[in-house]
Amino acid sequence: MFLQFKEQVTSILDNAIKSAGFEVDDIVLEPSPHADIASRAAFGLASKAKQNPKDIAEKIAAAVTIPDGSYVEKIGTTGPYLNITASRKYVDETVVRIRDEKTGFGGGFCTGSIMMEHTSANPNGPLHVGHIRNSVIGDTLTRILKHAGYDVEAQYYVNDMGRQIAIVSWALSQFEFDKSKKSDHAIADVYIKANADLEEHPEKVAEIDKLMQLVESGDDATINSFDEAVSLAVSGIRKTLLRMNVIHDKFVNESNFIRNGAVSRIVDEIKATGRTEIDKGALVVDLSDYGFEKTLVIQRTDGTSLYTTRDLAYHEWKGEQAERMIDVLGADHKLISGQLKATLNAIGKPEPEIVIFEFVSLPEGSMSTRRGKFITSDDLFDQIEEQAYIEVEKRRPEMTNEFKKEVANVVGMGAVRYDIVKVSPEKSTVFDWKTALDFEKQGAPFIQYAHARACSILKKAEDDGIWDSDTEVDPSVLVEDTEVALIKKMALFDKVIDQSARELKPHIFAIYARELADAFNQFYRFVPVISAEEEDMRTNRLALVDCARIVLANTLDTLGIGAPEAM
RNA sequence: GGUCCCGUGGCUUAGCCAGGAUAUAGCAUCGGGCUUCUAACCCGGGGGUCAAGGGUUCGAAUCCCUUCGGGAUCGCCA
Repeated sequence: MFLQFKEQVTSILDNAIKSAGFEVDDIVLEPSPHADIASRAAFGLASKAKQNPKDIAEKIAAAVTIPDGSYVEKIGTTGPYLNITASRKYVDETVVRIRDEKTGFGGGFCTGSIMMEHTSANPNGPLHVGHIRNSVIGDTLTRILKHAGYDVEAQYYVNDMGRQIAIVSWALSQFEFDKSKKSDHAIADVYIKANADLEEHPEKVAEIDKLMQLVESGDDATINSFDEAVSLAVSGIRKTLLRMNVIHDKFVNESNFIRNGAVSRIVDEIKATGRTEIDKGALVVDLSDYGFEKTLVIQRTDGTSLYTTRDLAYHEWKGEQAERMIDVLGADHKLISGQLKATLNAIGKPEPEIVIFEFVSLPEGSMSTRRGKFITSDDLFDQIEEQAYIEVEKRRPEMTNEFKKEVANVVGMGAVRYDIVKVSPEKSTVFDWKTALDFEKQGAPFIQYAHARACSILKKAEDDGIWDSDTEVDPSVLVEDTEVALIKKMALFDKVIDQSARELKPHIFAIYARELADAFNQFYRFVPVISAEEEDMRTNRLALVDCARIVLANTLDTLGIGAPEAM
């Protein structure tokens, strides 16, 4: 809705600038606390026209012609700023469209296909609290892009043949696997033991090297033992992801690209560019013209491939299937992903767009699966749900145990996701239990509570026989400040989807979610709905509550957070 | 040592890419509000040299340089 408003503003201002005798440049529309949208076009025009920006703004405002039926009410000035106010029609139509379009409101304006890759943690243990930053960012982005209209396929790239997996496979033959534990946790146990053992007895490393050569040459027994190790870890990881409501359409195994010959084909393609040479027995690529001083190794001395080599083949394959590729990766992948892009570019293949997030560390240092220094996501989820249960117990002691458990689950998982997604990915963070388990006031529960309130009002109205969602309404009677503010906030939905999809920044959307809930809560406190004096007013306010319910549910769904009807 | 990211009230954080109107919120703190649709809420107060220094500009949290602090990374791990 806001996108259409913005388009109209652009066209009106373009015309006004022209008829005021200036040359149209960038009209620089920006949000403003003083208007529905503001332009500081006058600043830019001032230097060119050698006039005072304030005079320019006034001349432009005087030249404004607003067509009938516009979403624009008026364009005024405050000093050099052009302040644009939306019309009543804009407000009314927002209500009508939300009721018509429901979950489709504010979306579907983009087209194209995207391959999204996220999480892709090594199957050598459970997801820890750092990995899920990747999952939450990736899954939220997927949801945002889908809402914008893109056809998105989310993939988990499974490293089923790296050195770590060779160690896991070897570990399973050396140490006892605890079947009573969740499989990914039990895998981590033997993996940690194996690493300690290898450190103590370096001569055993040769056994790992041997396994890697066997798997790459296609030895069935070795491949099967790798598969077994990987599937134990992956099945546990999938349970964790499911619990967070993170959805992958496909799990793609790295080994596919060895077995179908794609890796050796791409190595040949790279060789054909004349960029490769043998350096100390390894095959390396020269990417100095892309700004990389050091060469990139794509084949070990023993002829086996590396992660990067397989990743090149994977990206070549993805690039054939979709118009865009997006990878969500940790900060440790900055350099390697740049080299990957350069290499793909050098052989004339499409490159992925990379979303980097900074690390989550522990107070005592960075996390490491190998050394057993990590906090598992499963532990975090268990504890937060326990904490959430206590909160529900406090507030709704009269409800059934089943209700409390359900709410604790939806509130707990929502809190985890929201806490992660609300922070811009370039901030590195330190995990600590105290803040992780603290239900921050304006976090997920705040947004979920707003939704539950809306549902509760509608339910009561339905029970009282005063509300039917098919009722025709006339939103023009909704004139209270908090009502208009709420409607205008809902109208921004498309703009926020558009911006976060364009910039690949899910935190922008998370912040909007909080503001939307805030606008609803203020309306709720200030304006009576069911107890409104006139019937007409009551009906229209109920319609507004219904709109808020729809947009809040939409917003929560886009964040991958449950929208409880009661809590 | 080179490269990249971050540094905003006691704590967490938006804004920075596309420089402009009193720097955004939350937590904590102080005060007010439930006989009225769920108070996981609402209203108000106090609290900021936007790490430091320099530069560009009519104008810098935002752009450039230097320094300091934290994180990441620098070929046969991923």
